[in-house]
Amino acid sequence: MDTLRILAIDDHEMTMLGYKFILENIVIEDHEIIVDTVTSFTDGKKRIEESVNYFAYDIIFLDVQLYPPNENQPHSGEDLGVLARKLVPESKIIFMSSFSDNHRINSILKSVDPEGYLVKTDIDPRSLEDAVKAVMSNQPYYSSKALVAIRKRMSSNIFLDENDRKILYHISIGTKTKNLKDFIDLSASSIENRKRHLKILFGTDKQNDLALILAAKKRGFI
Amino acid sequence: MDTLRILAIDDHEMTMLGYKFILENIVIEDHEIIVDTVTSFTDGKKRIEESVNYFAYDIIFLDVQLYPPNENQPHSGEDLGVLARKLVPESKIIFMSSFSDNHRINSILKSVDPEGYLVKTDIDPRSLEDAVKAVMSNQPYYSSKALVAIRKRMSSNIFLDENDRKILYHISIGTKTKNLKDFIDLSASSIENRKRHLKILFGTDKQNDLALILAAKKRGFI
DNA sequence: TGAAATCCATAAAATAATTATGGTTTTTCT
DNA sequence: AGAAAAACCATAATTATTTTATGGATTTCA
Repeated sequence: MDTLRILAIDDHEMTMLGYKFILENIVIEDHEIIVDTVTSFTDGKKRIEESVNYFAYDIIFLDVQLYPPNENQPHSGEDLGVLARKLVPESKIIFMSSFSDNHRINSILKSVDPEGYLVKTDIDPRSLEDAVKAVMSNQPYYSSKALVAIRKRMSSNIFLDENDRKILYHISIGTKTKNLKDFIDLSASSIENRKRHLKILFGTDKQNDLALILAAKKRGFI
Repeated sequence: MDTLRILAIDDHEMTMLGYKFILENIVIEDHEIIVDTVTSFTDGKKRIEESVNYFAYDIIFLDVQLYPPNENQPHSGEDLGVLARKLVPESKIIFMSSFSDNHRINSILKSVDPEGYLVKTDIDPRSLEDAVKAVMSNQPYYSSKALVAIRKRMSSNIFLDENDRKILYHISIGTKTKNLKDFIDLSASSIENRKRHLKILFGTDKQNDLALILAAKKRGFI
């Protein structure tokens, strides 16, 4: 009788309980499943760090957005993912995010390369069980909304470097063009050029920024 | 009682029969499933073209390699896929390939962007049924070996253009460096430069070509 | 309307890629 | 082992691309 140890990190107490209940009731032959739950970034960090000296979790479930108490800007589960990868590479990582934010998914698939990615609206007992069973047999598992985002990216032959992505991201959150140079290590002129170039790439030349952002979103880049 | 029409194109008579049997026995509420099978590139092409004027298939299953009778070089299912996309965009396309040839998968995901991709060793009644049900509810379906290839690509931040890919491909099939210029529209000198550059990208500088190819394969580029 | 922001065109400067050439090292084959 | 072939490396001229600054035209919006 083996033990399957799962760590789940999500800042919503209630959803956490739900996950714990479902996960612990998954039946895997000859396996007992133990789920440790943690509801904050700092606790999660601590648990992961401790696990290095003690035992590596088989699976770590990670919420993408973690609001630390008394602060209003979320700590990112992505950072925890990167940390976990470094400290306990043998643990499988499964991300959960509330919406299918393409930019986030793409970024996490690059920075952490998790074994699983679940968009929360896709999560139900069945998909959780499938995810656990898949990653435990060394297969990746992506929920269907995550797959849609992945498909968009794979079918595109537009390549954007870090600067292009930053430009798109900042425009999408409303940063003004003239302030873009404060976030991106390029001259205002270059940024303009790149913007123009991006509009051509996405087929929205001679149109405004909104059109560009919509096209980029549609193609899964934001 | 609706009808779900499936066209399956595979040049192996026997596997074709197996698919037909399995597919026709899938139970979808209030649906009758009809599977037309075709065992050659030319017949497949004909069927797709005819379907334009008659009715669009709901799903087209496509084998990647189709050996036309009396010829020894295979016609590519990829071409059929591109054709089908153009002629009958409303038909869902599911590819089947015998091995997880990363280069092929990547290429097809770009050129056809199929709703499904199955590596043959992953195929069984269950996965076929899952694939059909997924694509019919507008969700992409990739079998686990296909997902492994996709994951590799998504987690990499190496970008290779067409020439780089051609170079890698030709080296991998044994083309000599000095002959590369016959296949790639670049000077021998540039090809050398790119090769050197590729080796640096893949962390195999100062090593031989085999090391480069292995690294590129490992990362899903070939 | 008038100020702010964006968009556009041009040209110089900087950077990167391509190409040709010639030499060195490694591999291959007999 | 030894010669021929192929692969590898370094250099420099050419070409292409990107960055940057500047100044003016156009759009936005309060």
